[in-house]
Amino acid sequence: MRAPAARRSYRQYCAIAYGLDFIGERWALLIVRELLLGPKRFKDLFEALPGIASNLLTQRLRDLELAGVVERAVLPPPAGIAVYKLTSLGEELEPVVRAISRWGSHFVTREPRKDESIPPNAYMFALRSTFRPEEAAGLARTFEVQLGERVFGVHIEEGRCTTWEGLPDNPDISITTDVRTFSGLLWHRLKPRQSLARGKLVISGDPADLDLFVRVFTHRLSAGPGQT
Amino acid sequence: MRAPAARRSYRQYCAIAYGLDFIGERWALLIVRELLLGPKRFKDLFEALPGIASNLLTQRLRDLELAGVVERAVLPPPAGIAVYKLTSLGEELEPVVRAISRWGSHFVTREPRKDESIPPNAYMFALRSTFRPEEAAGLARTFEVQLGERVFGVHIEEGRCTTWEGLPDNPDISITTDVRTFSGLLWHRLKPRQSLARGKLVISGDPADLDLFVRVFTHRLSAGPGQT
DNA sequence: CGGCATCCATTTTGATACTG
DNA sequence: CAGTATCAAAATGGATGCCG
Repeated sequence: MRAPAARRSYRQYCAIAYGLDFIGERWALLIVRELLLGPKRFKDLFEALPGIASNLLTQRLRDLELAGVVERAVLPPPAGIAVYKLTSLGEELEPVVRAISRWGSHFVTREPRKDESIPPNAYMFALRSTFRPEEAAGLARTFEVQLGERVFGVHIEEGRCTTWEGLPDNPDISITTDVRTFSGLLWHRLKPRQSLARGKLVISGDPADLDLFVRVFTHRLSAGPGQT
Repeated sequence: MRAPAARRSYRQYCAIAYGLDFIGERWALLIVRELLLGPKRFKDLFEALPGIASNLLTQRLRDLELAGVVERAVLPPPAGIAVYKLTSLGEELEPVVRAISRWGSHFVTREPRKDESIPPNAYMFALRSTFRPEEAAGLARTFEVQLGERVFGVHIEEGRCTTWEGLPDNPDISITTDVRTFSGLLWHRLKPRQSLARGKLVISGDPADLDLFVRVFTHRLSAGPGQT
């Protein structure tokens, strides 16, 4: 951690302005969104953020590193690769990203446009916000979600929900589909049993667990201006 | 409300990216911060945001208006002046601003620098986050806070807190001070009775209500990564 | 004045090419 | 793969001008 990005600070003695000095620059919070699902390599970040220039990604990662939000780490052998991960200060940005996600969901009112990318991580992260503890009361489940090439883990237990990118241990059910279908399920555009029947979605496990997943994670439409 | 600022969108089908398309541009959330305390004229906004160019403020207000976050209004006579105010969609940004404020408070660890402005609205807004309902249980109070030229109202009742810029009705106590002292009180750098004794702060009302104010609104240091 | 619009120097960004 | 280097386009900031 160090003084605000001297490059271009708002120069206001105010927690909001200070925060924005660090994570208000273009792309910064989308990088954080990606890292909230776990450590990522440069390449993964680059591909998850179509439109960013590689030099700009480099610069943002440097800025965030200097800010104490991100750090470089080397995964234990045999992986042994260098990755970027959030520090604990960076993890504390989760409420910020969730609040923006909740507000931004007002604008998710139509099908994706052709020129838009559909970032899987965004959906897996959104699950943390749309999770309804009351629907999952007393239940413990681990889900494996395969979206295209990528695998995610979702675990719910005791009214809590964690999500991450990577293989889960002993999932109760594995759900394989494409991001469009997955997004459709979460936004009420598609129904799980229909998608199953149409082959847009494949599961290994109990279909009732798929229904549970959708029930627990589907978006509340026209949600009020509450917290989170 | 309309499609994301076509000018420069992230083009991701994702609530976070959509949100940032609207309020991720430089200055946008600081404008929202100002308006969260009530309608403001162009001039008030311009003066509250030192460093912004007037044309850029114009453009941001246009963008926010097109986004459905801000609208122009004319105050009822005799004022009859044109102001900018938040729409209900704009009001819903309060959790976003609060989350950033909470995170950014990690960096408020020193005295203000000479080149920093100290925006009164930021502190009055912060009260909404630092408010501790448990300390105010069963109490109802209205405070008038005079910071330099500006007057603010703070009302607490039934575990709720509202703040605004402007004269409150029948305040229980009026607190007059400068922004530095006020900030010092909220951040534990100063004690209310000492500031009173030193003449940095003047009240009309019961000094016990000043103590109450500080107890109810003072910042929790090293707060965990909780919600809000 | 208040509320912008215009002009212009400086930064930032985006796109592409290149390197260890 | 993980970045640098380069360069054109766009955004920003500062000053100044206009107009009721």
